[in-house]
Amino acid sequence: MGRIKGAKPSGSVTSHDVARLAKVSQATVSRVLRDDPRVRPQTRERVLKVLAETRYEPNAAARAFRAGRADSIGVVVARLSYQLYPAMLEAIGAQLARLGRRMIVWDSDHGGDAPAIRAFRQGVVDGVILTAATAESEFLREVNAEGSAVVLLNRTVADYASDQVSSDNLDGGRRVAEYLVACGRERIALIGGIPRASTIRDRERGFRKSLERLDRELPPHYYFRSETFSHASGEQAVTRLMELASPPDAIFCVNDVLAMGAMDGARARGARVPDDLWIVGYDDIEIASWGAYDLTTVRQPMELMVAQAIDLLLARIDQRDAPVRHKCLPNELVIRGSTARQTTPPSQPARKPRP
Amino acid sequence: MGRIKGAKPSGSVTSHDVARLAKVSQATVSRVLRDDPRVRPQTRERVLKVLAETRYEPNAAARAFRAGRADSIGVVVARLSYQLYPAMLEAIGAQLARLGRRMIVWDSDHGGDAPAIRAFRQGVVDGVILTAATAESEFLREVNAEGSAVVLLNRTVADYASDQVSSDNLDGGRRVAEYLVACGRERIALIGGIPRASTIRDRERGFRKSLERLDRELPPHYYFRSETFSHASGEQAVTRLMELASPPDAIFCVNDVLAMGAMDGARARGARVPDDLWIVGYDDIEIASWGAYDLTTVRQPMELMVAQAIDLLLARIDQRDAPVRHKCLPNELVIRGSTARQTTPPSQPARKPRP
DNA sequence: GGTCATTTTGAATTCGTAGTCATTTCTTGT
DNA sequence: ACAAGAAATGACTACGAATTCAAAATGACC
Repeated sequence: MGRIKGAKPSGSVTSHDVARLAKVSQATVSRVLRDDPRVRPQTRERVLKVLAETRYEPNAAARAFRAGRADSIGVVVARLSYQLYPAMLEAIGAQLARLGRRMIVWDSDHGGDAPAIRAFRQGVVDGVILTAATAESEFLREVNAEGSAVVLLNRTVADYASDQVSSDNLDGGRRVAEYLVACGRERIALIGGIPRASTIRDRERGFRKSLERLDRELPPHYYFRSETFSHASGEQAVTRLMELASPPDAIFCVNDVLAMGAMDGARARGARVPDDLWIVGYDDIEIASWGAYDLTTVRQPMELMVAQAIDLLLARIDQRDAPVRHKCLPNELVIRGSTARQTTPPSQPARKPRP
Repeated sequence: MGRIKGAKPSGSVTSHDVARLAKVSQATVSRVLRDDPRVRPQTRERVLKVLAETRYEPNAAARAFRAGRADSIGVVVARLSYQLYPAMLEAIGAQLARLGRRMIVWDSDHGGDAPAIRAFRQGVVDGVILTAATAESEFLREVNAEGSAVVLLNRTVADYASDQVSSDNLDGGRRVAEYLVACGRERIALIGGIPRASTIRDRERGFRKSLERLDRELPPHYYFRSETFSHASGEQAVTRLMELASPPDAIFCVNDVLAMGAMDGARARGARVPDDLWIVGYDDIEIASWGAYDLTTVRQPMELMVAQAIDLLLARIDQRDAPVRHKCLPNELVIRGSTARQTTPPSQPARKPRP
């Protein structure tokens, strides 16, 4: 019981239906729904009763149409196979849900930014969080042209007029370099990646610059550029490095999966970590703490980054022409068993990188 | 240039604007947009030109309102930290994108099914894929009452009138049991979980039944019920099992993360895998193939399951009162280095489980 | 050149909600 | 008891796209 006879298929009860049943006008129903104080308690009561009985739900399309807002936020992600991104997505989803916003997700691996562009321009979403932007992104060009509500999360792209939130990847690279040198590592190698993403570029740059500042060199044969950021790629890279006449005694990998690949590859060739080889990753994905890897890595303040990104985005939705803001949050070096068996790690925060 | 003067903020060009500029009626613009053949090529040309110049995009809310469809599908996921689920989400997203549908994601860890219920009833989504349903789910009760467009993916809940797609978890459990027994394992243990999810329940049940059929026993002290399905939980479980006077020589873990935890825990206590202890997981998440674990596990036909789930859902959206369908797809045992160093594995498909 | 059929176009309408504005009902003070 | 003001309510409308139905334009044919 409690169902209304004659309701249209799929139970589409409208505010008019409710009004009729409660013997009030549709306007009054609308007022009750929106908690307008200008309704007599007695009337409100009656309407609420019918609302409950009919299990009325407002038509979202009509409401969005009328209000000009979708109450949805678009999120463009990439490579959900890399644990960092699901974690980020989870955080975004949780925080948006808390704010009463829905989350529409696009995977930039399947269609790039284009669907998100269109969705935004069609009003499907009120704003977009881009977690996978690169400088070549088509979306970013659009964004730059119009005054769209977009925030880049975990990416920075200079010259683009959108809000951006990232952690200090330059500084993260620096920390790793200083840590390895301070612990007496002699032959330090780097497994990097194609520099499309700003994160990767900055980590490498920060690492290199810091080595230079410490009068160390990163010889070309100690640098491997991975194409795919995959486990296999890390294995391949470490294999090359270990074939060298003088193999490295420490490797910084620009993300954790590369590091794990490198570790598995090194072990497969008989090397012990950390006795023979130190390995450092980046991101501190969940697996990094597991026994098999126990990986020293750099952790980004994910929840905070997400919170700030959402803050910026909602503010921009409210005010499209506000000045553009860039946020850059500090990282943390997490020292685990893949390094540091021989030397005591130095006190953490050395000096600031030059501005 | 190319921007239309006087257009409302955020470039909201309407079909009326386009009509005015192209000197046709709004109806004609609508016809061009929907590729109605009843437009003279010359007129169509003119309208298309203006559409391009104004960079018109239809208002999604108005369109959804009029059409009564949202062109969005809701997906309820849980525990994105477990790699299987991001992989599933990625597959769902890719396939939906190919079909021109958007994907709205809810995390059942933050709010359960309730937001998805409401979204469906408000017409925000045309249908919902539930990947994290349990028998206690509030949504399922709703679904059972109305004739909602919902499909359960990777879950089965008897007595509920919704379409369901899963793989044969009973049979997966059976395969593992038969494999371990055929390979001569003597003391076989099981690390299971709280039986809220049908998948876990079926894996355990299939495993137990198969052991019984082979005249083996699963003594209570060889069974550990994990609460959280976490790595730590696997470690804890294996620690208990290895403290036994007669520790097991093979452990089946109902998912891969438990198995990895068990493996790390076993190794931490000095056991070698597979020499001292075999470990089998379930799901074949990406990490399972990595060198550190090289885990024998059961693989589900994920892409296929997703495809079928979407098929069922779209069919149901078209026809709400069609008979309910349940699909159950076959699994595959993937044998890797965490087992099978000593014995040759038996020919794979033994016999079918009794119907 | 006129008639009829066909093609093409436009005016008007619909969808459900949330506003505006006008009207009715209630309350208060005298 | 009545007026004036306040409170509560209802009639009406807009939003943008798609559709219906009617009207206009075009084409074919004799």
